[in-house]
Amino acid sequence: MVTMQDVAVRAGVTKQTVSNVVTGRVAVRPDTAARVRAAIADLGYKPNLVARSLATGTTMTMGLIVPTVASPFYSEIVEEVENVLDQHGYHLVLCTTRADGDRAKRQLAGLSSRLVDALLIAGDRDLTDPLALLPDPRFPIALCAWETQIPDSLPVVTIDYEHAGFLAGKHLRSLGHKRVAAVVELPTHERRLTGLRAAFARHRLRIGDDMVFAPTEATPAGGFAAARAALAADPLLTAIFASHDLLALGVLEAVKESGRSVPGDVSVIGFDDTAPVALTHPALTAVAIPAREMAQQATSLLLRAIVEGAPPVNSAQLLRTSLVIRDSTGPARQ
Amino acid sequence: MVTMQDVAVRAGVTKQTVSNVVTGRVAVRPDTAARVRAAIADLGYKPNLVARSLATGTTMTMGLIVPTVASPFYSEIVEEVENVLDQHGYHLVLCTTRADGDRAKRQLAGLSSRLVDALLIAGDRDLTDPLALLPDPRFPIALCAWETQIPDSLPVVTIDYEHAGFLAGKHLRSLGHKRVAAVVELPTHERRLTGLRAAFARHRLRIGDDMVFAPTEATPAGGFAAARAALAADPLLTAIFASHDLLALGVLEAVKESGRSVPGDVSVIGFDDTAPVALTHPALTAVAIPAREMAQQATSLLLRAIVEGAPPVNSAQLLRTSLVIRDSTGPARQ
DNA sequence: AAGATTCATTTGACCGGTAAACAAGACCTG
DNA sequence: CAGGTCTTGTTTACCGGTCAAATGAATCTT
Repeated sequence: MVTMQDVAVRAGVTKQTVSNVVTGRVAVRPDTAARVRAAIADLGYKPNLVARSLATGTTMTMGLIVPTVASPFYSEIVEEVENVLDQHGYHLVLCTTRADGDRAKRQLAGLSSRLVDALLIAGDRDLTDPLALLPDPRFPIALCAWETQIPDSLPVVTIDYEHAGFLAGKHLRSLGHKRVAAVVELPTHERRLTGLRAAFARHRLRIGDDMVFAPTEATPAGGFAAARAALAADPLLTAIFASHDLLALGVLEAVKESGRSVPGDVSVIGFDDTAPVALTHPALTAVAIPAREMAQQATSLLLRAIVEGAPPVNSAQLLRTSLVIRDSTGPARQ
Repeated sequence: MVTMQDVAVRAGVTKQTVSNVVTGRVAVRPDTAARVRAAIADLGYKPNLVARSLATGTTMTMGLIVPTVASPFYSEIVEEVENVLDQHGYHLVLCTTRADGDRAKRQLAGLSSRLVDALLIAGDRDLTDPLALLPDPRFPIALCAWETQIPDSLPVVTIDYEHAGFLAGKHLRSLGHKRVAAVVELPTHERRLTGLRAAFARHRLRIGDDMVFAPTEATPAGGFAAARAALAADPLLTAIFASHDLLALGVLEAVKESGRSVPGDVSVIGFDDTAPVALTHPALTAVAIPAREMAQQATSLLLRAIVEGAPPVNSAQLLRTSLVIRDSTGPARQ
């Protein structure tokens, strides 16, 4: 590996002068700079980022922890984070936890050892406890798309999940639905369910626990099986709420497979509004979660915290959610 | 930040002894080790990985460059790479290029500056040129899911894309299809098309350029539009080949929207066989690409190269592809 | 009991940069 | 022309670890 010293010798200057040319932090006389640049080109010198990191105490790298990237929701978040980082010359260290608490803990420990300048944790309940283990309170961390109780002392960019669930319920209620089932990943999506129930409670309607179905896996297949169980439990139900899009895809199929039409016989409403759901048949109505926006804001927040040297302000920032009404919901069959 | 020196003072030993305890490389007397460990716990010491990297010349980090993560194919690759890395205590630096050559070049430059110990590049044609710029020929790089001409001098784990396309064509031919259209992302998926055509050529059938439709975007929406165009161009076609799953999803919808049935009127065959396509209606027949396996092998290959200190052997490793026949293909309508 | 081994710890150099204080000459300025 | 300011580049120290060789004490030989 060719080092700065090699370049310096070749250009007949000191290491430091080379450093000045490379970083541009200190002025260097044009002809000297040219000599140095020539030497750099000749030798094919590339600064060693690790050495620079050690000297400056900053790695130009941010860590991101997500439960998985194999879901449209989180892959959108990853993309957006990487986008923002790239614009600022930062690199991304990605960790996925796969609903494995130990793994999550390990990741956290690894990243906090000054390998990254900041850490963004997206929607992973497994990490609530380990967060307390963090040695340095000044280390910038932020949470994104956080759903369960928000640890105070950490900034969060998320939405009001309960309200989002409420929006879904309100929509179904306004269409006259009374007998509905909910396919909900529990306990992760508890709040979405609470919101849904609240909307029905306003009209003195209850969604009993017997009409809540937890899928065995967070995939369309899981949603499919859960919806089938729901239809068996109450053949007369007129709507099914799915606590996230992937489940909704399966629900849609299960309803159709049972010979019922969507939305004629049964309305289906999803949650997240990721890209693929606009293309189902019928197109899925869903509560839209601004995933990219959340990711972008959380990332910017951390970048700001890094340059300012201060830990990010401990604030919860709630983004707006909205309902995207497409073709999978309609008036309740009488 | 508490350093090794701080721990050393507290435990009444030298920095080096602390290092020995932490790394376990050199034996330390049990009671001293205990004292050191106590000091570590008291002070909450965490080794500075950057400093360690500088000293050892190894970062325990691997770079991965993919075109995007917002596609089931690449997100599977990312997941699998991260899996393998995690098992070996490595971290993942993720870069996405978004079909942006400049960005790709920038990423490559950044990563090659000793920030990562090895680099895995998955299916990105934009990076063929910049690869030549790499300063150190001993730097471990491998390609994965590489489709276009394979740069010699670099190890590759991929499949025979032409053969995979051939499998699709053979299947359609065996079902009696003669008039077919291809929805192909070009020039990226040129080889898949070549293989498809080869299968038809065996029976003296040609798929003319007028029956090849390039989508404007690599999404279901793109596939939808392209398939619609195909059906307009030849209303009597009996099968459509899609060069990747996302397109196939759109193709499926377009065919159904036109009032035709799948596979009764038109067969649809996809490419990649990512998780979501097993759940379409009808379930999609597709050429299966072993994405996870490719990722796993390529990653292992690089990890081996790192520990052996030698650049990975320059070998092209071709994994087997297979056809997964589901319900979207059937005998050609007469 | 003196020399040879072993084990545990320490010493000093080094990884490849950056930061800040410092020196030397050119340029003002009164 | 003495003294101060600007430029430009050099010196010295440091970031926080690891490595290999050196030291010292304890144990084993014979």
